Amino acid sequence: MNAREVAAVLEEIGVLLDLKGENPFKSRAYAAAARSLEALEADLESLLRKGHLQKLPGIGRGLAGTIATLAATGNLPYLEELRQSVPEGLVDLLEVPGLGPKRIRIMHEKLGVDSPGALRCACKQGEVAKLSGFGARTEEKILQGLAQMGKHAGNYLSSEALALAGALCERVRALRGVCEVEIAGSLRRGKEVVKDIDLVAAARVAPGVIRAFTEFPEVVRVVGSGITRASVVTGSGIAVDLRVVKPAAFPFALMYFTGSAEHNTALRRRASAQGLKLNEYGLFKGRRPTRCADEAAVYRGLDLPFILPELRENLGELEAAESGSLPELIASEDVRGLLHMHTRWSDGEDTVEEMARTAASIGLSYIGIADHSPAARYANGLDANRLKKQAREISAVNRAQKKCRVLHGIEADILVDGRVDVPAGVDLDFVVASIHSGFQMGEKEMTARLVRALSDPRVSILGHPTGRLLLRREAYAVNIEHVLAAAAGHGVAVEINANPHRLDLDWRYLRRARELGVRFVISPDAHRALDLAHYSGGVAVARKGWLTKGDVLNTQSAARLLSSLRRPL
DNA sequence: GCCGTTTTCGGCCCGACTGTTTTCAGTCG
Repeated sequence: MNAREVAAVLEEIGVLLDLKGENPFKSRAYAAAARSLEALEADLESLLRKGHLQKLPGIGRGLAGTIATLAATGNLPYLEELRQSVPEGLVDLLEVPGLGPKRIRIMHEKLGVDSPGALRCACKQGEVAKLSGFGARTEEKILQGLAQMGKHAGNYLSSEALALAGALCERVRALRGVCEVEIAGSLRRGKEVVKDIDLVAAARVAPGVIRAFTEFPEVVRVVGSGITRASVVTGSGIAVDLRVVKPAAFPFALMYFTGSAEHNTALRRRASAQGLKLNEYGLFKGRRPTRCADEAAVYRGLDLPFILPELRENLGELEAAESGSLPELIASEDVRGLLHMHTRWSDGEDTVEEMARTAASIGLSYIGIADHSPAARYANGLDANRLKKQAREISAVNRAQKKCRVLHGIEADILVDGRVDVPAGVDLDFVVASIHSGFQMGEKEMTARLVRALSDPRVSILGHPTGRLLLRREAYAVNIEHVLAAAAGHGVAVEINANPHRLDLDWRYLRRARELGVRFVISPDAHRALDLAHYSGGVAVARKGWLTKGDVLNTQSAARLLSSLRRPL
């Protein structure tokens, strides 16, 4: 097993221990070790060989043994035992809002509840309300939670959430007594996909603000509301949290509610080590609060430079901040061009000319058209004949306008036998080789197919496997490693999909890519010119991934890169 | 189960909110 797979097992053990009602610190230890492994940059195998496993934070003698067993054999008797003793359905119940391991265990022991279905039955029969510590309100909330599980379990695109969050901010700002209001949470951290919206406001008197907020027209349901905080659900289904603090506490609250939880925990630990205490109300030395005008001042108080929200994941940013090596991040305005556009020639919705015009209007100096190859019949893929016609159209667009150079490529399927579906006899600027169904096959077959495909000298960019499956991290994780390794051996670039649905690229992969000398290209996989409006989501991906300004290509260097990647036939 | 320059035992981030209680446990972020 590799580090990520081992981490998943440790994570599962932690959850099972919770459900069994074991020492919560023990389960937390497993979760912490899993996180430590996930953040691992070095190779797990070499770490094991050198016996350096226990140097990782949160991994002691016991877990080092467990990890070694897992890495070597791929299974663990302890895990099997745990799985035997905890019904599978209990894990699903953790998804119900308001239910944690303790209550789930009580309902399992007293009522035999072992799945969401069984829980629904027990609630409807009024059994849950009879349990001590439970009541009618709790039962009702569980039923609501169960209903919501299916309905609003979804994630939301950051672009969607941002629009709503902005509108709500304006409303809050207009309320009496409000001095400041900001978007916090994962949305501020630039995540591509968010589960909810967090807003933080500063006001001298909070209750009036909270009440007004719960009465906004966007609000369809008030989940909870207190003196300083309210949680609501909006018409679009997105949950919104508002916290109101006193003006002096605003920077601390903004920082606290921006998170991530892991970043916060690390900061508080750091504060504690310096004899300070940090919470959402301030930074304290004993009982004395430290004055901070903004977030940067709070970081200064902890002897750190300001850390951009996009980096606050406790994946090495504190260490980077300490050693003065924080990366300079890409902003929207840094992006010069994007590759991999679809047009009406295959399954896109706009013409080449429209794509170019929109791209130019948002300041891009080049785009790459890459419609589907013939094998993608479902998407009206282009054969040699149509590709030649498309080439003439692109030339015409390039002659008619000089603002945005249009490059001509193709998104070619990697076929089951590993051949790349590029029609012969057409001169193309680049080829994106794309795996469309790579998830069902095993690791070995996948690698073989990739290696075969990449030995085709026409391939310049390796596209990511597309589709809903990419949202499942584990499937994606296996693939990105293969993709990088394969790309390294063949001098091709790897595509970073700018469509926020598509990718959750982690900075350690970018580091790995650097080590391997693999270049990335940013690509929106856009089907409509308007989709370009969403490309800030792509930049967010890049930012989270710590792409730096050096990774941005201008038109000349993009063309140079593409031609250098394309070896002579 | 991890961790330690006041500790090898006894801590483990912390505060708000909710619903159940009559002082608190569970959950969430």
